[in-house]
Amino acid sequence: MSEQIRVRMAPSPTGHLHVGTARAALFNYLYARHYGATFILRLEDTDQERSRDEFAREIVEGLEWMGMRWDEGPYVEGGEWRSRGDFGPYLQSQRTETYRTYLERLLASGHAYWCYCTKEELEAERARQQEAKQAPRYAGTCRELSGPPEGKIAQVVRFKTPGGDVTFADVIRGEIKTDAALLDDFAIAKGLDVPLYNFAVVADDIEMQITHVIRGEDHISNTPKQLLIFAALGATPPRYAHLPLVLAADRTKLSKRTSETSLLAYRDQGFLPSALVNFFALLGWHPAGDREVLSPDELIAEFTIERVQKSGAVFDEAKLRHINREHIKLMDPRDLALALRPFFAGANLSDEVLERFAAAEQGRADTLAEMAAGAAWLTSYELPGADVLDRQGGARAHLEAAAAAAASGRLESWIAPYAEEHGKKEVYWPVRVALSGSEKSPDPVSLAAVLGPEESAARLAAAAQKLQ
RNA sequence: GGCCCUAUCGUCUAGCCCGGUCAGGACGUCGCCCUUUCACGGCGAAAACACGGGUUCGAAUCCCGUUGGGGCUACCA
Repeated sequence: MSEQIRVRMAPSPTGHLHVGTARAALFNYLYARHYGATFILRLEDTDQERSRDEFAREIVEGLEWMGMRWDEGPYVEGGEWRSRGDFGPYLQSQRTETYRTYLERLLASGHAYWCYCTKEELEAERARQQEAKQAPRYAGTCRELSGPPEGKIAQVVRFKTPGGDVTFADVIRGEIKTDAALLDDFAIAKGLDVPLYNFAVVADDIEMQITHVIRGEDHISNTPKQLLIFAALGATPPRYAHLPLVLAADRTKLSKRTSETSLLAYRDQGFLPSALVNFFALLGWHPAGDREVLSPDELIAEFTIERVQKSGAVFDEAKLRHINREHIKLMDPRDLALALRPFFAGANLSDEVLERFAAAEQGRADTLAEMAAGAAWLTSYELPGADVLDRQGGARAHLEAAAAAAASGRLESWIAPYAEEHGKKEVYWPVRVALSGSEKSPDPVSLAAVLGPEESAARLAAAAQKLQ
């Protein structure tokens, strides 16, 4: 029997759920579901200063909204934090016991030591090195100390980085080699109960039996440090796969500066979760064939780590919009109506009308918000002026005839032959404009189908009246 | 600066591992068609192997170098 594959997503609740975080989570999710692995969510909230509960909730909300269900980890139910899985707690702030144990082991075995240098001393040293155009690094002052120097108190725990090369086989990039001599004796904790990132990650990946770490390329330089800690702890490290970064249009790392980075902001703009999932998957990965519009299930079936790209991918909103439109087209009108509801918050439309609207408008706009924005004819109709209505002449008679046809629900079968006889432009224009109140709109038959016979006839009759 | 990653149309990419198709698809752009408006849709066009050396009968594919781009360089993650 082969080992159970376990992957994890480990975001830090120090800001809004970033689209880059969501995409990295997605690759873990796709990998997990494709290979039948366990998908774990772990919240890395060791930084007490920056971590906030509201951000943690946003992460959970966003990942759930995207449709990613994690097998283990924290979640929110009825406003309360809950947890599922046997390797918890899954919040690093609740795992201090574990870190303390590992830290003590490292200290006892001589793989780590207390550093008594103050922040000020370190900063001064760094400034001096930079001045001298040297690489800023820790001088190793406290490395061989056996006890605290006179009048000094312990500041941080440092890892005693050994010499030699650290090599690992990245699943996506192949062999990556680092000269450990270039690595500092980096800090791994601010105190026995205050672990720092590189150390906490390793302790947790060991404890949670993580087998594959799939994360952004920006973590490549952390990997050798983590590998060294695994070795010092006598543990077998997981396999690593470093994803290409998501880039802004100027090819720099995606940031608030250059683009909208909040996942939930895209939801609020009317992007479908399935479309975002599809789009994110295409950022650094591509299926074997030419098809690009895929459902989450199809993505899971198609996904393999071998097809993940090595170089960064630019986040192209135009493509996102296109994929969103395609996903809107594919939706069942009933589901679309449900998704549309929040965008018609103040409109007081019945489910029936909204569903007919969804069916008629599918594919005419890129986002749900834009569909709603283009629905003024439904939600805030205003009778157009006579000049707009009667642009081709003779509109009154046509409108009266149309009103009669609409009243008996026969507008659709009536209009084509009637227009054939009286002139297409002369008929279609006033009928459509009267129905929509706008110069730009869907065709009159679609409009009437959504409006229903009663409303259609009323609008048509009122327009005819106006031309009197 | 140092270390690391990376390089096919403007963008996402197929092809590369196992050298030999007019270098394929999609988005975007442009044009034409459809059409009662706006969209949708249909058809078509322009558009790329970063550069320089090798290896080879033959290189986008293999090797070396150059250049470009990016990431990391914390008592953040």
